Amino acid sequence: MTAFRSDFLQTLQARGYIHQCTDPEGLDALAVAGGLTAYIGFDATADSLHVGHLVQIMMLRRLQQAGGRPIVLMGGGTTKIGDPSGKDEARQLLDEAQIAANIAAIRENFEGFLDFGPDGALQADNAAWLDELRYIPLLRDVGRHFTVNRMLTFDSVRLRLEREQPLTFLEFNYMILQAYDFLELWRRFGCRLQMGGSDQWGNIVNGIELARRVEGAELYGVTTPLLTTASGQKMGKTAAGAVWLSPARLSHYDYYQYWRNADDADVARFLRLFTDLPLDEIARLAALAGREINEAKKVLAFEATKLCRGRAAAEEAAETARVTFEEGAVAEHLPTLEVPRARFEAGIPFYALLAEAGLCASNGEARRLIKGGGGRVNDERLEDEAAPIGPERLLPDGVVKLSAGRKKHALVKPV
RNA sequence: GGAGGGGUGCCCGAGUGGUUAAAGGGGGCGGAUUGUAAAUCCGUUGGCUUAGCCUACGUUGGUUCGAAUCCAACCCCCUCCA
Repeated sequence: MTAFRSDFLQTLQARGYIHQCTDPEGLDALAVAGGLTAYIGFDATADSLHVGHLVQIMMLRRLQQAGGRPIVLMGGGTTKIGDPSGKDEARQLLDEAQIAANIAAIRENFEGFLDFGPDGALQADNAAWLDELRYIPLLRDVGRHFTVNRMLTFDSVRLRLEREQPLTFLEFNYMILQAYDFLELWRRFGCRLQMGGSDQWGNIVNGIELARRVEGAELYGVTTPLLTTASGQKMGKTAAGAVWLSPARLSHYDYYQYWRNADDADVARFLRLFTDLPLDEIARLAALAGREINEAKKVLAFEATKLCRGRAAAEEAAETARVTFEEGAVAEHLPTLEVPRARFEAGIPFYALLAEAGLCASNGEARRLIKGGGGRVNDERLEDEAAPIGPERLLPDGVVKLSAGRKKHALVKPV
């Protein structure tokens, strides 16, 4: 492996961000010279990014820390096409209003990670140039540089064709537009580097080629490895769904708990990728064995939450987890279900309350949970599934604590 | 266009007229153990107003007391031939 000279690439390599890199020596030289501008594109398919996007976001952060300028490219234009990479079917297309709302919401996700101040990170939206492209000029200027023969060899297209899944002409154009993005960002901002997940390699290389042919520009690409957890799950996905960065989608506490519950085997790697802690500190934490490694997990959870949600949120989540798990007490910031007082006073069946509080997906699941001995009220096992929960269960601080198993807790509060 | 095979629960996959909400595995959830980890063992795993009812085996219709299972048409997928 190449020994990099630039802080930026050294850091990326040492912390495990690099999967593939075009012309590492050339890029390293460029990074040493300073003022490197790089971009990563994000689809606007939802109103929040999730932990699966975090490696990319962290790379932009590393770039900024190393003195470079990150560009967050929102795919306001490309989202109207839909990236076929890694998919067997075209995505449902979103309308413009939806996309605009998503972009505005996603912007919030970056606040903790990047500084958008003067001379700081930039945000761009490829709709700015893609929307107004004219077909014939585009074909003549850009289309002539793409042979269909070659386009057919890219994984995003090839895999779909091999499986004889339909690939629409609309989707087939995606790679051209993404390549055009890179060219346009080079023209507008002098952007020299595109980063992305390993599935973006083909799209990135296309952009580099296009810029070389059209402008004679020397551009670079870096991809990250596909991250999975030690248990083989895709990073950022749990059975319950995506781990969202947006607090509107996932509470601070749940975000913290996602990291807190990391596999032992993942802790060191996650600390390197998702926190700013220095490597020697991480090495120290990673050396903790047995139950000691819980300390490292707390640090991971705290640091990761701090970046995404802010210090206050991280402290609150850490305290909530500490009181809940280490003291076994009632922590005030647990997710709370508010119930109208009149209804509460009449008593609500235990199973129904578990479901309403979001601890179980349905009444049936709640009943099974209780039958299996996993339902608790105020930390005491309650095996009567229909037991009415009412005022007599209230704790001194005016709430009832419900638990589903040992890890899921919620409060019920009459209002 | 012709010949054959197939579409089953979150996923894979058995099931060819009734005791099938559907074997088995994976995954999920819970319990035991533990360190809020992993591994292991046990239980559980469609919904609901739960001794009952509703929905479910590609779609629609039919045969039958009764169908995931039989018939017809349609849609989609796979293999071979043209």
